[in-house]
Amino acid sequence: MLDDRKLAVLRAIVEDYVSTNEPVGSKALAERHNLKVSPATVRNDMAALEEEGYITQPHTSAGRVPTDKGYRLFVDRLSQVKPLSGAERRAIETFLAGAVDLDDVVTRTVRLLAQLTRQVAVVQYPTLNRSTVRHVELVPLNDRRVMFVLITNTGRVEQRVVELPEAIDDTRIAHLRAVLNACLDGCGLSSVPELVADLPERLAPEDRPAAATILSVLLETLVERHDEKIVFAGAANLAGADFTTGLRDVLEALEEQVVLMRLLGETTNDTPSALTVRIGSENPYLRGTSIVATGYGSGDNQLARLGVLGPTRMDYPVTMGAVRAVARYVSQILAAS
Amino acid sequence: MLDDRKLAVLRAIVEDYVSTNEPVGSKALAERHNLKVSPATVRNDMAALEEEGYITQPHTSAGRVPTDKGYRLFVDRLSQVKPLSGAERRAIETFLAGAVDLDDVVTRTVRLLAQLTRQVAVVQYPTLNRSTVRHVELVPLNDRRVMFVLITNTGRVEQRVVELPEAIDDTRIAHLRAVLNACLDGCGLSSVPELVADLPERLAPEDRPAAATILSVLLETLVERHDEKIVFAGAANLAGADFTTGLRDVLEALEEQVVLMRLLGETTNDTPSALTVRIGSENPYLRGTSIVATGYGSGDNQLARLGVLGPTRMDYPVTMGAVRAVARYVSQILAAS
DNA sequence: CTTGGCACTCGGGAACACAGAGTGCTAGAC
DNA sequence: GTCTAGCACTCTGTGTTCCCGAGTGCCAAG
Repeated sequence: MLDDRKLAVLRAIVEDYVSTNEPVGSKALAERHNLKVSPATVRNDMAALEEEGYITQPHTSAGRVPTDKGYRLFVDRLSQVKPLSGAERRAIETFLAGAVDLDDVVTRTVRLLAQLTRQVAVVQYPTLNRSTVRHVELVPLNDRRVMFVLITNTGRVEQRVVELPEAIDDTRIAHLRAVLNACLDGCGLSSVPELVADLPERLAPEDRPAAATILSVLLETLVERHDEKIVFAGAANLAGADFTTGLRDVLEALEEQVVLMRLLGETTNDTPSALTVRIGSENPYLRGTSIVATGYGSGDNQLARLGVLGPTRMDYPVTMGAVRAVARYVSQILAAS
Repeated sequence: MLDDRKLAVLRAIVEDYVSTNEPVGSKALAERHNLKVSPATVRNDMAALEEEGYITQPHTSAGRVPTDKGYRLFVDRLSQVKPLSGAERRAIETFLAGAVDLDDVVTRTVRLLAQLTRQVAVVQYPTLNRSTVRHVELVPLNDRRVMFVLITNTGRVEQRVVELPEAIDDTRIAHLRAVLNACLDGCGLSSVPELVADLPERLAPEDRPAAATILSVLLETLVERHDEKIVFAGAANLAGADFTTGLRDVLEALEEQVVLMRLLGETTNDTPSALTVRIGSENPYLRGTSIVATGYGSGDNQLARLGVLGPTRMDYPVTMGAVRAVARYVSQILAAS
């Protein structure tokens, strides 16, 4: 049904349309790419491609434009991820290397990716899921309040102020801290709930109410912050592009963590480090946009996802190259720290 | 030069233009507001106002539009800050009351303000400047690396990983921690540099290199993070409005911390809790936008600034009311925690 | 299967007219 | 002196028409 030449025509259409943003006609196609056939032949092929739903024409007697299905075929079979230039690689490396803490890594990453792709970049904070507890700290604020700080091996810090049910002095706080650390140090966050389940019973009776309160806050922190935080950058890059769905919708989605999360996609599939590309209507919300995303994290310990969001008419090979490269470098940085 | 009626005309022009987004003519003006004079009289007044530079006409034979100078006069003399409705007040209170930590307070505040004003809201994180040290924590990661955590009385937490020049064991870390805390606990951040100046000399010689490294990171943290962090929300509200300067420029400015900082204005003036309004060309960058901002913080301990950014054609009384109210509630929340 | 030719179809831009809103000015009324 | 009514004038925005050209689909010939 689709011989090699038809595929070549489709590829040419996608490439031309992406670079010119104008429907591409048979004549221009036959000229610019050396297809070695006449425009008429190209027209026949285009008619076939349109029949199959890979391309469409905005109005009669305009050139053709790829459909979502056309982009899909292009991404899956007709294109290769384009590696970055040496200069770009070095720029990434030096830019990310300057980060001082986890927040900084994430902020730099998202900006870098936005600048590199000239699209909107989205980065999910590393989830607590596979992290391990590095340290638990209890800081007495006054006799009824304690600040609870949880530090993980990924450099993430969570803090909460806990209101205690009754006054408690510093030595008992210190005792609690020691017990907590002895119990949790180095343990995976997902195993924390089991580990602390019987903790109050192992304490002196007078410490139990305070311990129970602190533990409930601890568990709450683990649940609530679970892969929730997402940041984006490069919204200015949206200004030029035109979306079928309004610009407003896109901006709203970007500020809605939940939607953004859904868009980035679940990392639970078999090969989380593979590039995911969702094109136009394949997206749950925001039909008019495409998303290129991938998991990142140190080694096989997959932590979270990052990617870019842009118009369906996007340079997929370049974008995929940038996303993949940035994900690798960030993973490297995180593994080192 | 400007009698009462001319001022009333100016006020009417601003109000009408803000609500309709169309140049307002003499006839409509005389009708809608009961000025009790004929359109011809209004026209004479408008001519005078234009002469003085308060209004202008986009083209001959279109209605008049306020100039920046016109808005300025309106804000300064012709309008009153509009208080919020009871329902709005309650909504603010309940929404902010649910915050669990400082991050959460800031995030909720910026979203609330964006929703309330239907503009872009901008909130600066409370500066470390007037905060005091609540606790310093050193967590050994391995024998050459320590995580350094600084907790302030405003609930802010700063952390850094420090590479030590030489291996150091846990007991020495604990000693350093105790010394640091004894030295700094409860002190204002601005006085930290003096307090730690001679600290290494008071330690055992073998601890000095490690201490010096940690202290340099501590000082660096204080300087770098100094009122740097700013967040915004409500970018989607820009989608409708049209700016003289492109939408792209506004979005770029929003992602540029430094520019945003300049726009929010310095809090160093005499009465930081007063509302600041910068209209159009009064802004350092971004000529086409207006900014309504104010300081917030607990009591006379001014912490940082927040505000909204929108088109010059903005409902100033309502916006100012919302900004003022939110600032007050946030201050209250921060004082309580 | 490919190619050249040809009639057909639209979209988009240029030219044009026109209605309507708004103004400035002048002369008269209070 | 101040306000009002009337009037001529000047625009912009819109709707209409027209035409060019790009691009197509189809057909017949190579």
